[in-house]
Amino acid sequence: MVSPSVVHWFRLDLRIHDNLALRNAINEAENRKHILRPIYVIDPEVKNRIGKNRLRFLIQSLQNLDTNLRKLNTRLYIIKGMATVSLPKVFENWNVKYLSVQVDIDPEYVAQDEVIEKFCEENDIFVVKRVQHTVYDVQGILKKNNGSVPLTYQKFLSLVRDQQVRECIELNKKLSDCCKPEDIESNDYDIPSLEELGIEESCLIECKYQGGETEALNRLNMYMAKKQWVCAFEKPNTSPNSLEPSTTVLSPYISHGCLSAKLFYHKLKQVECGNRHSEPPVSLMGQLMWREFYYTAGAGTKNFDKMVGNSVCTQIPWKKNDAYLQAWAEGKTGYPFVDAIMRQLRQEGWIHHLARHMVACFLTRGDLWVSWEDGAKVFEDLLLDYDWSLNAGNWMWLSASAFFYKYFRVYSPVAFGKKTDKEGMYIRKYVSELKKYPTEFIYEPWKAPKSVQTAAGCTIGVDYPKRIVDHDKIHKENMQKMSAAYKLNKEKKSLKRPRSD
DNA sequence: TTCAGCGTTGCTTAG
DNA sequence: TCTAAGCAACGCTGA
Repeated sequence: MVSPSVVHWFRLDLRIHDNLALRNAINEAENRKHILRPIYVIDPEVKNRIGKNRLRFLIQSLQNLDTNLRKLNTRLYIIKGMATVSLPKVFENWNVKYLSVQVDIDPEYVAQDEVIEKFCEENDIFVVKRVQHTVYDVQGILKKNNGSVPLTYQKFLSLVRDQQVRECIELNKKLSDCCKPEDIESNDYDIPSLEELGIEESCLIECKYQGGETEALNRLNMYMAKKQWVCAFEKPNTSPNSLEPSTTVLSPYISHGCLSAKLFYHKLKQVECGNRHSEPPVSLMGQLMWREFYYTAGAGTKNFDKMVGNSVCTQIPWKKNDAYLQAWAEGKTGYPFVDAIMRQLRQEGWIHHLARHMVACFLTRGDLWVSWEDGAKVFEDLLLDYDWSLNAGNWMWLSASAFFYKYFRVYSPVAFGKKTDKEGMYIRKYVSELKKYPTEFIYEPWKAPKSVQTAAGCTIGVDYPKRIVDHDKIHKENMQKMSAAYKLNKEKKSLKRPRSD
């Protein structure tokens, strides 16, 4: 008979620190003298679902997690295959008695949970699920709001104002040898390389953001040491087109769970304490609260990542246009600022929040009239910090489908970038075809006379695309379409509402 | 039921 | 270099 095991299933909690579910598993293994097996499930076809950069970040995070687990006298076991297929077999082989896991609201995990929990119930495996990916228990917040979703940020803040946030959990005690399995050195459970997953590392550009908990904590501590900077932080005053990020880039670490949102919260509280500091929504704490806001909305709304069947989302008749979508996704719209942003995203996996505003507005209500769902899929592929709730929530915001309604405020692909980068240095970096263009034409190269284009070595329509739409004209037409969609939406709503007369 | 007040981050022009 | 007004006028919250 195989010795009984305790499993902690890592998903979006790729860390040792402040991991309540992991601590539960360790305690359980120690108390019962069972074998502890921390696992991560990876589908060999994963490269078809997530982009190369994010996959590299994930593999680095797993490697770091394994290193940190070994310091605790255990390791990470990689299970290959679909979780719903491979886990039942593995649990039988290992004689698993106890499973701990973090609660994740991404539908992908919710669907897996249903299958795995049913299997566990039928096989007398005790399952412990812990809410630890957010600062607050979003279900509790929804309950406090009478089961409905808070539709404004201010409303959300009022709901969490008096909520206590539990302290972080420290985990540094080494595991007893009796919890170690015999096959701890087996290569059968090693982390696959990028090559094994079908990605040639040589086709990726130099890694700008190294994945993993160790890097996450270093980055957090580096920024928290800059107390004045933290206290003065105001998001709208940071630049979307600086050559190096003007914000912390902690997001990929939080989305993968390399960094605990609660740890970030407590560190921020420490830095703010006793000092004059900026406030939400613009402060750093405010940024963390935006994440909580979208998680609450995502948890409380059916079909949150879709337009149809989504109660918070205004129905807008977007048009399918693969040519526009592709030009946008590849950074070939002919608008240098938009293209620079999309190329930075593709190369580096991260762009500034306001840059996301610019390109999301451009794809949807601003210029191309393509559905936010299509844009969200491209972001899912390319962003290191992809997060189900935040991605859908922000796309709805920018397309004025939910949370934000002033559709007549449209970002200009020419004017917006100039505010923080007059010379167009950011464009020169990411749209290198235009790097020799005179500043006068860097945001509007189609206006450059032929002689200037020739002198700069880049002819518009040959070396760099002609702009695919005329922003000045089309954004006004789109505003009319938005107005019509809102009007229709309002009529439908008033029909649904029961009338007293 | 109604309505004033308000909302992280628009652009352009005039002064 | 900064501020304010005009553009045309949204929905949510709470009294």
